[in-house]
Amino acid sequence: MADVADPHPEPERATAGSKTLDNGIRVLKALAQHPRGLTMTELATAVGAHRTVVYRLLGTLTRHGLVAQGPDNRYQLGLAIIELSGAVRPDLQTLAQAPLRELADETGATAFLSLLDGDEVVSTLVVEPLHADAHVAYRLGTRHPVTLGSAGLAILSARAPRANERGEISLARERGYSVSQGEIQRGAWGLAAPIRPRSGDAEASVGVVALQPLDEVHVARLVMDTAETIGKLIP
Amino acid sequence: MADVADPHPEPERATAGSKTLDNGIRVLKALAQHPRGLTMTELATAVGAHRTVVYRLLGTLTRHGLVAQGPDNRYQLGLAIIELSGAVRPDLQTLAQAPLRELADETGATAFLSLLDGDEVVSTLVVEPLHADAHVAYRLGTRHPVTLGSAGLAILSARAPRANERGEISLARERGYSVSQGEIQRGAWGLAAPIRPRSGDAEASVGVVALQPLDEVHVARLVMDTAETIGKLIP
DNA sequence: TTTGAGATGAGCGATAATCGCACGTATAGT
DNA sequence: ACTATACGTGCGATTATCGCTCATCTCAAA
Repeated sequence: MADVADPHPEPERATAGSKTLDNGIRVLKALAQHPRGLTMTELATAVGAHRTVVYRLLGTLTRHGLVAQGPDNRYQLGLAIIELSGAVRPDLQTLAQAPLRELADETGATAFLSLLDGDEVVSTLVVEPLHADAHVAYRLGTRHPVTLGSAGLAILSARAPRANERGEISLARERGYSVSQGEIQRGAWGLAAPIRPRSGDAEASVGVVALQPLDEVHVARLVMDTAETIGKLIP
Repeated sequence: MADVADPHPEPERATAGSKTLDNGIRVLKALAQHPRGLTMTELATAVGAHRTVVYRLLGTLTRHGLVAQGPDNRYQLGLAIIELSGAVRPDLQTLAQAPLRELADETGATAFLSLLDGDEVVSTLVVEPLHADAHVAYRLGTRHPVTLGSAGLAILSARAPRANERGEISLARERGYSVSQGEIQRGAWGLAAPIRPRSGDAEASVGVVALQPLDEVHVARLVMDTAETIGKLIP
């Protein structure tokens, strides 16, 4: 099994690091990559620890509900994860949901809210359009580099101009939205606009993805309106 | 430590437990209860560990993106949590979203999907109605005992009848839905129906919550239809 | 049914990771 | 400016963890 590409590269100074906790988290991340569940030995090889270690970790994780074993005795992520996720930026989750749904339905495309995390962009909220024949399956929590995809470009366009930035960023800064095609997913078309809260910088963006290019002018207007709506809701 | 001659094999086992991992998880859960963030010393007292211990744990958690510190240096849950939550029953998350949204809009009430976890019920998916003056703020990942609230009663009503079960359960089994009032939240009214997948038992339910009782016959029909729709989507 | 291969759960000693104290520094409040 | 509170980091003693081992269990094939 390929290892998880860790988005948070550890500095060479391994000063503050807890090995046991690290192992436990790697168990969780390994399970996250295999939604159908993993068996004990598969897990052990996946995280590179001996079975007995994983066994004890699973005991603690299970007791906290972060891991549960399905009917086939395979281990999978437990519902306590959802409990935790409900506490991640609850303001955004509640405030942005309704505008995103309207955006998704009006454009007929999958709408999403992306947040900056280090030098990567994470899709924090994804809403698929209700009545659409084929929509893009955009998984919650997807990560890409900021420099790729309309969502990241939109966030970068909200910053002060930099010398060697991509031309798309300058263009997005002028127009107020960014467009990308095939950068994240083959053949996918995306359009996004940065969210500007009343104070500070949210380092966030709203956007839509579709399987084929949409009416850029029309969609851009809707996306920017949604971004403005959400921005006004955020302090 | 003094228990030597144990006449009965102890019912509860403190078998496999990892203290460090346990501390780390308790940090996460403490942060989940304080969405506005916690400072280092607050965290230390919250989990009952010394600051230096929490410090090292936070290092590992931050490196994995599970914890991030806001602009005021307070620690809060990070976006990697959302990454993990996207892998918890992804099938349910994608399949049930659209039906729940229709249910929420048609009834004007908050719609939710609840899953059984041990002897508790967890709200796994919550959708608030788009155009509603006042809706119930139902937090994702909320837990209650199965025996309380319409969602839990609905799940119990899908099981085989038991001798001393609450009358509401028998009633729900006859009617196909359950109603409760004020059991979870003061003054809140809830109606739920069990989800019956094509095979096995999902141990799940769909429901709505409102601040005041709604038209029971009408809403019950909509909720049961939604439960059936979702049930057909699940293998 | 018997047999056997593979996976699982648990006991236990050596070792390495963790704990908790101490000290030096940064920040806020008066 | 000065005090008080909170923060970040070394370091030794101790403890929790690691990884070996063996007994038990599941399931498939003979």
